[in-house]
Amino acid sequence: MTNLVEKNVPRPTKRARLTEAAARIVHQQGVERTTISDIAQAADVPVGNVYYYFKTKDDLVAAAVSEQARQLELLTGHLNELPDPRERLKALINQWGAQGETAARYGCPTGTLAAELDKRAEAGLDAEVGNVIRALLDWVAAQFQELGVPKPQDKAIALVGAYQGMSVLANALREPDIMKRESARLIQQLDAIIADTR
Amino acid sequence: MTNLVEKNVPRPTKRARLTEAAARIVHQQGVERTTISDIAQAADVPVGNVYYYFKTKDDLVAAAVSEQARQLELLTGHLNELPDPRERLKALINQWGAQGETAARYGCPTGTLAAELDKRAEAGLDAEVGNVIRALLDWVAAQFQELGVPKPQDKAIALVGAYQGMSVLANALREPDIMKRESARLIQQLDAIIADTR
DNA sequence: GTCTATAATCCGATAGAC
DNA sequence: GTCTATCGGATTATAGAC
Repeated sequence: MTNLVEKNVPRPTKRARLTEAAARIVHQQGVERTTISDIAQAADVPVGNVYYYFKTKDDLVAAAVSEQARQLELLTGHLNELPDPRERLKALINQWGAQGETAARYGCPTGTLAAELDKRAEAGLDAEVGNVIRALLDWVAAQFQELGVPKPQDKAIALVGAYQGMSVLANALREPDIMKRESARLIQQLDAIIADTR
Repeated sequence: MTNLVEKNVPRPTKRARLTEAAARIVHQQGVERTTISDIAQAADVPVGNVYYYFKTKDDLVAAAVSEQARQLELLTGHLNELPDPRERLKALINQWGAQGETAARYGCPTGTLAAELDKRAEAGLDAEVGNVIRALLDWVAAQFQELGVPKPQDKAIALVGAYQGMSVLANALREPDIMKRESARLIQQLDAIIADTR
């Protein structure tokens, strides 16, 4: 992870704009089809100037990954304010259902990025996306743990896996409804699991 | 779909080799990172000669998609020889578990290809991969239907979705075990669904 | 039908003026 | 710090000899 802020030097706005644009455009177009110029345009930064903030294209992709990590932390931080882990999980699933249109068009941001980076021979970036997914899995497992559900980690894999799977199908078939129907089913399944442990 | 075989003209071996190589290399490297030269080398065909068989790179990608459709037909054709739809579904799931190493390294061939093609602006190829996934969904739904399970299409989406999801996770985390554990769980779940309807 | 040489293009990256 | 002009490499595609 790069050191973004030196002592007493305010974080430049352009870097933040480029990071946000990188995450958005890469989600929509994929890593390989996205050019530096695409991201520069979206961030309203002159093309050549990008290299002042990011030495290589891979640095920009790394920024997109860390942006996803940041957004996940924001989400879980928000969910943690709910008192009941059961409500936290339901809110997460509802969030997935609400993102249906985007997922049907471009897939899950993290899942599709991981799929693309994992096809590279060089290691590095793929591991970082893996960590984002692992963070989500760990958070979900912690909720199951708190609920006293047996095998919380396996339950987390099943739940997050179901989300990734419905994203792939909704995307491949271009059917946003799949996200809604499947997330409704996941909530029912969640209730069944919890009822089972009591 | 291109007309591969004209009357009395035997199918050239090179085209078949290129098609197979396209499917394999694209699965491993992704569409964008795969060059014509990569495929030509893998098929042992001189680079410039490729254009005699496929006018553009997209034609080669289309060939990779149709190769996947062909392999799916081979698989379901084989599974259809089993008398019991329950056994057919179990054999399918076991097949998924057996592919664990490959899925952990490169993801599901169809799922990752769909994710990549769906990020393109132009329509065409993405719809064709969508049809491959739809064919799998339809076959699975037909098995559930034959078993008298309620809402067979929803059950098919849940099952195929679970497979896509576990492929994404196994790939992102580089853990082949996920494929084995999850496919074992899916078989248990299948038994529960069938027991439920009797 | 097969293959080589090369044209045309695109894109990541740099040099250097301001 | 900001921006323009441009280089160099990679890759798709074609022209044309065999």
